[in-house]
Amino acid sequence: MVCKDMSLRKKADSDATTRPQGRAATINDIARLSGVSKKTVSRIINNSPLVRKDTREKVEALMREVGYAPDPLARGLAFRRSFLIGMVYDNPTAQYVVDMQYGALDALRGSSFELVVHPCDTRSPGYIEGVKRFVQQQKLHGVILVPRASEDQALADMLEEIGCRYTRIASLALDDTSQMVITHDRDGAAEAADYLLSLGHRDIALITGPSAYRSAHERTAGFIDALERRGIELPPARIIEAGYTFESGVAAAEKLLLGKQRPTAIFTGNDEMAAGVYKVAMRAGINIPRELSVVGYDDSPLASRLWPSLTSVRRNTRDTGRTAAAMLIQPEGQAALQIASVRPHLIVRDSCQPPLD
Amino acid sequence: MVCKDMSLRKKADSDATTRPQGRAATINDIARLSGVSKKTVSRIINNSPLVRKDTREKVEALMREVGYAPDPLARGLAFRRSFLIGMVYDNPTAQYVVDMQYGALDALRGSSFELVVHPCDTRSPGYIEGVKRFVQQQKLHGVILVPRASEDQALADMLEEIGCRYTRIASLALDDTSQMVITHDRDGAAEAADYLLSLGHRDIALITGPSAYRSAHERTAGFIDALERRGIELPPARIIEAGYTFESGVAAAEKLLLGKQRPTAIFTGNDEMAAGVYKVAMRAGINIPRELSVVGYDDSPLASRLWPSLTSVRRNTRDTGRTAAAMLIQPEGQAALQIASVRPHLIVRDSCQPPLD
DNA sequence: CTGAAAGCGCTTACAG
DNA sequence: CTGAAAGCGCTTACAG
Repeated sequence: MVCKDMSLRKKADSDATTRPQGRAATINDIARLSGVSKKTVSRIINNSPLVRKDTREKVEALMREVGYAPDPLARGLAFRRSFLIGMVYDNPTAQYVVDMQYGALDALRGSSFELVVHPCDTRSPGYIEGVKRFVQQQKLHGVILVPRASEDQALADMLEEIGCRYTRIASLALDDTSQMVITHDRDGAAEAADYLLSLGHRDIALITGPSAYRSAHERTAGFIDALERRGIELPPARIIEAGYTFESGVAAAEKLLLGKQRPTAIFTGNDEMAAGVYKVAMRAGINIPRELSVVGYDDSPLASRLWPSLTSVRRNTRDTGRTAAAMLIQPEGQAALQIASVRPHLIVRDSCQPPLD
Repeated sequence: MVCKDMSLRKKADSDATTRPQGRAATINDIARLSGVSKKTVSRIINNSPLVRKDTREKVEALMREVGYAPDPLARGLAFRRSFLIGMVYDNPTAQYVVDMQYGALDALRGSSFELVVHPCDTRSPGYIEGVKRFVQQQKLHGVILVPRASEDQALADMLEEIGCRYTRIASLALDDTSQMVITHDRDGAAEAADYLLSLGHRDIALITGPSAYRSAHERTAGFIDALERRGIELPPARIIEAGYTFESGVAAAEKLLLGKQRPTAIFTGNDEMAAGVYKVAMRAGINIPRELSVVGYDDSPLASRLWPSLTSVRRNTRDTGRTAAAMLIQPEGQAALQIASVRPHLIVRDSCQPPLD
C-alpha cells in the first residue's frame, strides 16, 4: 500500500513539468502539482478551516505561481448557485442607477462575484415573473432591490418563496432589517425643512413625488413633521403632488408661482422637479434665491449644473449600493449585528436666502 | 432487441409522472419524458438543423409544458464559454452609460445572455490586466467596448490575443468594421456648424473635449471642416480645449466670454461643457440666446433641464448599445453584410438665435 | 485534517 | 437524423 502511494506521488511529480501551457490551470493541475487531493484544493478555495496551515500555504503559493483561479461556471454548477449578483431597478435617474452600480461593484471587487443588471417596469403586469425567470435561470447568488422596485412587497415575497436572498434598499424598514439598507429619507427632508426655517422662511411650499412611492411619502412626512415641530402647518394648497419628473415639476411650480400669493421657499422631492421650479421662475422673472429659495433632494449632478447652484439633500447612493452588495456576499450566519443604514445630509449651495420681508 | 427497446420506452413513460416537483426539470427529464436521447434535446436547445421536424416539435412542446430552461452554468461549463456579455467603460456621463446598458439589454432580451457591467479607469496602469482577468475568469461570451475604453488599441489587442470577441463603439472605424459600431461624430458636429451658419453666425467659438479622445477630435474636425466648406476659418483663440467636464467648460467659457470681443455663438463638445457656458453667461448677464447662441453635444437630459433649453446633437446611444450587443450574440459566420453605424442629428431647442448685428 | 467516488447539467467527439 | 460514452471543473456526501 505504501509503495503504491509512493508511486502515485512520483507520477504526480513527474507530470508537474508537463502541464500544457495553452490551457488555464484547473483544480486537478493544482492538486497534482502540489501533491494533495482535489478535495483539499477545494477546501482551500472555499476557505474551509479543515486544512493544515502548511498545506494551505504550500497550495496557495502554487496557485499564485501558476495564476490559478477557480472557474465560476464549474463552481456554480456544483453549488447550484452562480457567482452573480443581480441589481433590479425601475427606471430611476441615470446618476442614481450608476452610483448604485458603482457602489455594488466596490463591494464585489476582489470577490468572485460579478454584477448583472436587470432594469424592469414595475407597472407592467408580468414584471415579477420576469425577475423570477432572471433569478432562477441564472441561479443568482442574490439580488439587490433598488427603489422603487424595492418597495414592492409582492416582489420580495416572490423572492422569499423561491429561496433567493435579497437586500432591499428603502427609506424605512419594510422588512426584516437583516435584508434592508435604510436610507432615512425622513431625516433628509427634515434637515431641508430646518434649514429653510433657520433662514426665516414661514410661507413654504412642497412639491412631492407620487404618493404611491414610499420615498416620496417619507420625504413629505419628514418635511411636514419638522415644520410642525416648529409650530408651522402647511396649508393643503402649499402641497402639490407631482411625478418626480422635470415636466411634472414645471406644472407644479406653475401652480405655486404664477398665482397671486407665492411662497418664499419651495422644497421638492427630487432635483428633477427642482429644475422644473427653476424653469418656471426664470421664465416668470422670479429671481432665485432673492425672491424664491429652492431646496431639492438627490444632490444629482444637475444640482451643481443649474444656475444658481441648487441646495439639495445628498443621498450617498454609492455607500448604499456598497452596503447592499456587501450584505449579500457575506458568508452565511456572519450577518452584521447592527442595522445597515445610510444617512442623507443637506448640501448647501446658492439657491436659498432669507425671505425678502 | 426490439423488445428491449420497447421496455425502455415503457419505463421512460412510467417515469413520466414521477418527476420530482421540487426540482427544476433538466435535460435528462426532457429526454426521458419525450423518449429521445439527451443529445437530441441538446440539438434542439442549440437550434441544430439535424433534428426531424416532428421530433423537434414534440420535444419543444414538452419543454414549454414543464417550463424547462437549460442551465446556463452547465452549458457554459461544457462550452467553455459563459452566456455573459461584458460592458467595459471608463466613467462617461451617467445617462450615456445607462442608455448604453438599456440598448444592450434590448438586444439580449429573450436570448440566453445577460449583461455584466465593468467600469474601469483607463488611466490606471493595471486596467487592461483587470479587464483580462474579468474576461478570462468569467469566460465571457463577448464584450462591448464603450468610448473612451473603446479607443484604446492596446485593450483591443489584448482581447484579440486571448481570443475574446468584442465590439468597439467609436466615432470612426478604428478596427475591422465587423467589430465596430460607428457613431459618425464628425457628421453630428458638422450639422451643428451648418445650423449656426444658417442662422447667420460668423464669429463662432469652439470648446472641445480632450484632444486625446477620438470623439473630441472627430467632433472638432467635423465642426471646423464644415465651417471651412463655407469659407470660414476659426482663429486659434476661438478654439479652446477643455476636459468634457462642467468645471472645464466654465473655465473655457470664462476665457471666451469675459474678454473684450466675445463670439456670437459657441459649440461645445458635450452638454456638460455647455452647462458651464450657461453658468458663465448667466453670471455675466449675457442673455442666451439673444446675445449668445450655444449648441451642445449629447442631447442629455441636462439639455432640456437648462433654461433656455439647449440645442444639442442627439447620439442615439440606446440604438448604439443595441446594435453592439446584437452583433456579439449573432451566430458565427452570420455576420451582417453592411457596416453597423448610428447617425447623430441635431435637436433644435431654444438656445440659438441669429446674431444681433 | 485528508481523500476517492459520484454527481451538478450540459456539450463534444465519435459512431452509426 | 439519432445516440452512448466521456468530459467540462468544480462540490457534496461519505469514509477514514
